[in-house]
Amino acid sequence: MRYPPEETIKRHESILKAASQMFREHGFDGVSVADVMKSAGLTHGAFPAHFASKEELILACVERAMQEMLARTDRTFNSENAKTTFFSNYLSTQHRDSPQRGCAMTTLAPEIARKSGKMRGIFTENVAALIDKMGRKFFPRRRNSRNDAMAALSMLVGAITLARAIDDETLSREILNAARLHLGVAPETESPEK
Amino acid sequence: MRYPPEETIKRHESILKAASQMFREHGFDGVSVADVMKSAGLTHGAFPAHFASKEELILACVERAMQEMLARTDRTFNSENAKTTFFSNYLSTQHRDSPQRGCAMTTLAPEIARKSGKMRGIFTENVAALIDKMGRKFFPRRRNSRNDAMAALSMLVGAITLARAIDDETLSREILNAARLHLGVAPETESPEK
DNA sequence: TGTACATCAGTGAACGCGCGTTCACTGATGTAC
DNA sequence: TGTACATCAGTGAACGCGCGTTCACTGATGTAC
Repeated sequence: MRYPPEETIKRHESILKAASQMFREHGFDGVSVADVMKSAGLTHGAFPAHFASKEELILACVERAMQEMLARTDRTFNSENAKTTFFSNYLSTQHRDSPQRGCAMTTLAPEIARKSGKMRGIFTENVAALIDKMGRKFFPRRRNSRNDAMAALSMLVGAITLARAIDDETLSREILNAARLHLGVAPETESPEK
Repeated sequence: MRYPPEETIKRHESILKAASQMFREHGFDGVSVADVMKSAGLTHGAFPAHFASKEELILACVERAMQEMLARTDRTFNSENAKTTFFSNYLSTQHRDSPQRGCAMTTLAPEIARKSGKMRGIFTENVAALIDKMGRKFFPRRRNSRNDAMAALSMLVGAITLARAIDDETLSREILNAARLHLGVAPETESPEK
């Protein structure tokens, strides 16, 4: 039957949100369209009314997740605090343990690298924007702030990637703290304030 | 029919080699058992004679690829050269463009993070060994050489991950060169000597 | 050294299963007059 | 304002397809005597 348009928009939103989280947690191939629709409280048959294909859904999710990421660099205004806060949040055990709410670059970049044109284009645009923003906000006084931003971003992505794959809590924390140290952020305390 | 044992060993080896390369290029889900067997010059029906399951094959591939990685740190003896050579090779466009022969951490870590116990255990052991080796060989005079090794490894993995997913050759090279700069390696020349 | 039999890596057909996608159908909402 | 009809997001069954795995069968190799 037909539904009021605001209901439809709301459901479209909740499909996108569920998919965005599930893809980050389980990868593109680890989540079926039926899984996503079920998680959004619907059946798989309603899917084509919202997205043309799974590929289109993935595209929308990557774009959304990357823009969430960009938005996070705006949380704090003071330049020095902004950097420390951003790096500290990124290199936290909380971020490591919550891929579904975390950075899409870490969880999905290798899969995106294997996808074709359009997907990589959207990813590229957003990474470029993030590097620009990080350079301007986090390293405003440096000669080549872009270089600093790119090196820092690489370390963030690599550290979380390794920390997540590793099975040893001590080594995993050591890696996060090594990256924190090199980026000028204090080590994470054993029991965070919460 | 039955085959001479040395033939069987040779074929087992070529299955493993083909799989190891294909998984790195296309991911675990992007390669079927039939694909691997075909690439090794056999039909899929012969698979169970070599590996109990696809999961077991993946396990063997991860172990093999990680140990290749470890072996690469041994190529040069002089400590300073070893570090520069290793970092330079890792952060090269050649490595970026050859995932099938490259570092398994970059291509497979996010997928490994989603796998269960045994797989992550093997990965962890090998990453730990790599960090130890890098610390001892590459940063022998530093106070906390483990930290340096972990931070450097994070940057290597993150830089290649991003450089591969990005669709823009200029930005991709910029990222590799930013990481090179921060690790004390000269930028890659436009047209390498070959 | 021969002979009879067991072994086992191959082949190719077949298995069940989950996937993305399609489709006939439903019925409240929106639109035309 | 009412009435007739079009619209379209839902449901659940069904589609073809590729996957990992299994299996009857083959025949050269290895083993027992």
